[in-house]
Amino acid sequence: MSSKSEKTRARILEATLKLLKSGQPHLTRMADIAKAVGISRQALYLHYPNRADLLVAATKYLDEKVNIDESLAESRAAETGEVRLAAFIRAWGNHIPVIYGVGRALMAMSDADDEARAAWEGRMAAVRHGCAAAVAALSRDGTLRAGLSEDRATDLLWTVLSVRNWEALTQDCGWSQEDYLNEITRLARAAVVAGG
Amino acid sequence: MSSKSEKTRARILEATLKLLKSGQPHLTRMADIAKAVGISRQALYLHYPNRADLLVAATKYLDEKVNIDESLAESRAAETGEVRLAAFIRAWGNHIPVIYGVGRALMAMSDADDEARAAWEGRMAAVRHGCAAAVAALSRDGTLRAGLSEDRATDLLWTVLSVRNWEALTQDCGWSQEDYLNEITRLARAAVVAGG
DNA sequence: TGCATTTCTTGACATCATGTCAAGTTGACA
DNA sequence: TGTCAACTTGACATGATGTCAAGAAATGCA
Repeated sequence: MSSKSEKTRARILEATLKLLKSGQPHLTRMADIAKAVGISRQALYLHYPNRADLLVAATKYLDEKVNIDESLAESRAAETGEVRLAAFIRAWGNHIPVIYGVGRALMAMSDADDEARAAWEGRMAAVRHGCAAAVAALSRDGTLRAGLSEDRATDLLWTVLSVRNWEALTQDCGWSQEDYLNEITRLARAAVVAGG
Repeated sequence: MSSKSEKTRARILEATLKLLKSGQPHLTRMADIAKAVGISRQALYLHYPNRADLLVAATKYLDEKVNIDESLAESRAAETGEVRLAAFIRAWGNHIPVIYGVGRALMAMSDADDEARAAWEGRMAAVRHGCAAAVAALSRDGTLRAGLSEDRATDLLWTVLSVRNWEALTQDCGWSQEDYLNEITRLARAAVVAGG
């Protein structure tokens, strides 16, 4: 049903992501997006009831496009906890720059908008899930750092792998993605792996 | 000159800090602050031209009140780099909850307001300075992690000690301040200290 | 005490982004 | 040719920031 509507929605989401990728989130207003798509501002509201919904939809759209699950397959297939951790960090770490634009916008909205916050927290909960799985694998192998509960280790790993830390190192400090991955892997290992 | 004005300014800053400490930053509107002080919203603008200026003034006021320099004295007096690092982390780590309210507000404004961003970045630059000093002390002692330049080490330490990481662990994960300090110290050492 | 200056109040108004509402247009398709 | 979905135009409400003008009240000084 409504194939024209579907096409327009895709155009809206593409334009939204494009704007978010190259620009300040607060400069991606509803009017800016509409202009980029080539429709009226009001037409946007025919497809998405508000900005938060639009951003959330853009996030989901991006997920489907880049297929984060596929990137995580290697991580899940790993035999040892340490390999799983390394693969997870690499997959997630390389996913961050892809979602950074829309993530930044959602984070900025989170203070004021419950829906936006829920959406972003949901995504972060998924990352936490990945962290927990890696930690569980380490624990199973007996390579989890001594004196660290699985919950604590998950908290720590999740914090180390946060988008904010990626932002600090690559955006604020100017590190390359490769440098980020190497150092953050090292740091994550030091945080949760026995003798890491 | 104008002692009444001075007193009102102090009342404004006290009220601002109080509101920011216990509440969402975006719920600390100019009208909210005015109400808390017991003056009209417009009177606020007689003292501070805009919200960013007010928040910056509140930050400076807080600095004077808690005297962060004093807390850092122990760090500066340390003989070895490792002791200096530990003292710095403890001093700064305990300062974070104090400035968190106003920091959150400034961070939230940073996306849209240049002045707010400059103010927050300035404060973060000061922290970076402290990180750099600790790293320099380590380097002098020969206890800086092998293969890490001082700049790189400073970047890494600064990132580990970010307000966002404190927020993640204590606010999102529910860690106690003591747990935060212990783990973050451990993590920071692992990041920049040789054999740490 | 009286006068001037500073401080504050009230109320109206401009701006900017989000979001709503209503009425009309366009284009595809049956 | 008529219907329906998608879109347009334009007006309007809301909520926050910030401005402006005119007047009241407190303060300080002579």
